[in-house]
Amino acid sequence: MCLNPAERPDAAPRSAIRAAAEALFAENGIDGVTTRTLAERAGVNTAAVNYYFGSKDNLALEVFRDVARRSVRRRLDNLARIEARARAEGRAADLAELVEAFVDAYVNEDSPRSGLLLAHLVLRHRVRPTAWTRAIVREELDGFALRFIAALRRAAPHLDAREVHWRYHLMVGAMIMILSDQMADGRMKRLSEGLCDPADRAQLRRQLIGFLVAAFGAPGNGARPEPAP
Amino acid sequence: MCLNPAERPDAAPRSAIRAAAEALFAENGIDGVTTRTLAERAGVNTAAVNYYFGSKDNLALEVFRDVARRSVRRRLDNLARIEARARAEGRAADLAELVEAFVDAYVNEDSPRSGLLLAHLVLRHRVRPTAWTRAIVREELDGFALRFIAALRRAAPHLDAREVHWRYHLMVGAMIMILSDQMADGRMKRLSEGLCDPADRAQLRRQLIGFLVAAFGAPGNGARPEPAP
DNA sequence: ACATGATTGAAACATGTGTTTGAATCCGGC
DNA sequence: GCCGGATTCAAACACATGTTTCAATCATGT
Repeated sequence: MCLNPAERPDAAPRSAIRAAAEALFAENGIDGVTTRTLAERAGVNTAAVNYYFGSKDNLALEVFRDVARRSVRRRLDNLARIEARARAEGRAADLAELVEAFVDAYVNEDSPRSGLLLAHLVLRHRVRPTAWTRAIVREELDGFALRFIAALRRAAPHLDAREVHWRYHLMVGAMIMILSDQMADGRMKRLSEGLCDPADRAQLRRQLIGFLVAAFGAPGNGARPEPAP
Repeated sequence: MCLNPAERPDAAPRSAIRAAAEALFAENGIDGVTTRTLAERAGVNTAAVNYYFGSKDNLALEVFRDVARRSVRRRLDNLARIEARARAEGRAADLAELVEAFVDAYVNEDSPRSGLLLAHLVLRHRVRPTAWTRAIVREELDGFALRFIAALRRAAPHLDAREVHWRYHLMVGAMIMILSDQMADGRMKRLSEGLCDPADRAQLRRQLIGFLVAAFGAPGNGARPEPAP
């Protein structure tokens, strides 16, 4: 009756597989998860993954596309709220508000996994770009990035377009890497002898925001060549 | 006569393989290179890789350990020079000098590939930590990181140890990610419609340094909880 | 209760890829 | 000139892992 099981989001094994995939991808990365361990964790047969999702790549696409959408949605909401409030007060949104709105989608207590997953997606796309990572980046993330960069430009009139672009990407980089620190071997915690821990969300948030707001506040240097010292 | 070909750094095929590995790893990432394509590029038989290096992992270890050592060496030299000059002038090294010394090892015209390779190593360690990436990070990079953090602490007396640690890792993250942008699909160039290009080393250097120096210059907020808005 | 299509399960299949093999070849020293 | 180890080569091997098969089972509508 139902010809395509891939289009039945209500099927129980289907959501079991998705849940297991989300958990395992966050724990071990995409390449650290085999269809067999995935099926075992979901309590289904190995073939079920392909039966319900077509392929492992397709499953990853679906999981990560969802994560990307949730994150973008949350950041767009934050952005809209901030701009509405600023407009109501007859001013432009300021940098601190914007940076906080951006960071919030990665670092929030509600779904601590989604930040990790999103970070993993972006890193994975850098290390080993594939058709499905590229699709998510272009279809889900690029549009938001441009929208956010436009907001940043209004909030940072001391910078030209070029500089805002650079700093946006530097911001994303700093955030992704600090988030992914805990994915590997917890380098920061180890080097700081326990002083700094990215799993401490409040600390992470405070440090990130302080760092980034100051970085965006730096005066621009235009396209002029580096001045002699 | 020579029992272990793995310890003959002078053998011609050996260095051909190493050179090919360095080039291909920078172009396609470690996982994007098979022993077969590697051997083909080096003009040797497939078995030669294992004959001279034991295993692909061993080859990667050797290549990336070298890259890490070169980079650390260069940064330690920069650091020593800066601190000597500052001492001669009866002052402490300042943040701008230190940041520039750090960035320089990734972004220098002499060996444009080593920055890419180092970035790839770190990213790969985040996405898929393995014994050999961990070995390099711990044995080659951690010591330098602590040394550099100590220098930063002297240059930034307005920050406590915790904040310097955080910012060091945020700095590394921003740099690694901006460098790796060109490895994947050149996202920054695409989104900025050609305005920003990380392959433009002078621009990259200028933007990175401006961003990071300002970020380090931000006042610390201690360990106090976030002040109410 | 039956028929029919959806789902499950164990096993096999396909393939990419690191690695090893064993014979052939090269090369230096006696 | 020949011997022995070092090197090269094509081929085979090993094996992890994504995917497919096909029969067994389940569920549902009549």
